[in-house]
Amino acid sequence: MSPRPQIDHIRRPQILGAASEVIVERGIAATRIADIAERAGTSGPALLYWFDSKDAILAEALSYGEESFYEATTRRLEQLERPGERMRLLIESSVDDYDWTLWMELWTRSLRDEGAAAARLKLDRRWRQEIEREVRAGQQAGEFPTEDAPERVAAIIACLIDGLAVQATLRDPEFPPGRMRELAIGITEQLLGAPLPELPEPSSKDLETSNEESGPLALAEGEQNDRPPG
Amino acid sequence: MSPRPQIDHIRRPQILGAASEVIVERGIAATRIADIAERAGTSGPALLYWFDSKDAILAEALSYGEESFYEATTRRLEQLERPGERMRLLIESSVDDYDWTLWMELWTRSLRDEGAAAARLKLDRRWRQEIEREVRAGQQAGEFPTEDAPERVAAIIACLIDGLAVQATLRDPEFPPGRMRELAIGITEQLLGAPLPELPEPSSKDLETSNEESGPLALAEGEQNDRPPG
DNA sequence: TGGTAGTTTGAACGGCGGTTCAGCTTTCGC
DNA sequence: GCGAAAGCTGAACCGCCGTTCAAACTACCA
Repeated sequence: MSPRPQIDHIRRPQILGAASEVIVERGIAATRIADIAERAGTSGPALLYWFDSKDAILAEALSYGEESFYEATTRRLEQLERPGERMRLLIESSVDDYDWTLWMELWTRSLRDEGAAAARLKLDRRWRQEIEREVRAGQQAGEFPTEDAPERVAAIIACLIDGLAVQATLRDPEFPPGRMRELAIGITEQLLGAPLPELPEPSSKDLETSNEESGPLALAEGEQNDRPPG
Repeated sequence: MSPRPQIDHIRRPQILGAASEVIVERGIAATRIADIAERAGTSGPALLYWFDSKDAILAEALSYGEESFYEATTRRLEQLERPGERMRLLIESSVDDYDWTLWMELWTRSLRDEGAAAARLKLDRRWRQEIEREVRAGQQAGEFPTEDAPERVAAIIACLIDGLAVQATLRDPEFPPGRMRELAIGITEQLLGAPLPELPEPSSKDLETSNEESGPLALAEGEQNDRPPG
């Protein structure tokens, strides 16, 4: 039908990736179409060929990074069995491997933008349920002595991490790197009533795929992916 | 010296108040000089007579609201004796009487603006130390059984409140009004090892002054304060 | 080779909004 | 009153940036 293979499944993620990078650097308010275009290696109007407007790009870019992070974490989660380990992975990945800048921009935009609010709600709820599931599993397996409602424990942990992340992201000197992790793990253990086991070293098999997911915002630069799949 | 009494101590707070109101409504990114001017009852260039630039207004406005809130809370704090009561007041006022919108805007701006970052740091630290002081006092008075470091407990409480506030401010259906309060109080009691006593009814004397502080962002509208103090 | 649809570009448009400026009004000291 | 400084205003200026548009380019197919 089309004399040339369509490449929207290539271009659109490229643009969204470039956009989320620029947003992290400049902030959503200061992000210009020209910035995204430069980062993506094209120019202004090309972006508007793929998206209806600048606003549309920003809206999608905001949750694009979160999705990648969620998928990467979920994949690592599958390799762990015990609720304690899985819980530690959830906490440590959000502390160590995640750039909260984009998330904070999403918060602020959600104050007035319904679309952003809906996206945030969905992402946040999914994350909280991930935690809740582990709490429940740990309780049923007898690993976590707490008798608190899993839903309550999950809410507290999730909110605490959010709050800690703000301080850490804003470089509060009272929250140097490592303190966030220590506090998050510490409180979680206190809430659950049991220590969280250290994570096993990632196997070499895991490292093989790690270059395609080195951080949620990592993107192929330039044109290296820019050809039809055939 | 001056043929007419200078009124900068009147005008500047008026403008800053108007600015913070507009910021709450429209967000810092969408706030225009004309909006602030309209709210303050003047017009564009008048603002630039009192401030160097739009950016200068926004910068000051961001912490203006926080300062008012802090002062109001400090005043109420003086009327309470027991650390448990004082702690409850700290938590409840930040949950019930505070509009976190401005604070979230300050976070986002602090990501790239050094001035905002410094202001935020100062305000946040002051707040955390307020909590820490009560924790310590309660421990020494034997009211709080916990043996955790006050500084640690304070950090956790402050961060948790931040995180809860985000959910509540963004109208997360899982955090309806009241749940944030219940969780914040609950966790604090859990951390301290003792229940926080209910606050006594505010005396009628307190209510007398309440119209000048009905919320941290409340401002005299129109010109009612617009005359020299003499 | 020429046609076609997909994709990109340079240039130009147009509105929004911060800032400037030249005067006007107001208030007060003399 | 009168002059001077403080405070304010309307109008104009001007740069920035999102968007549009017509034309070019590219890859594929007949």
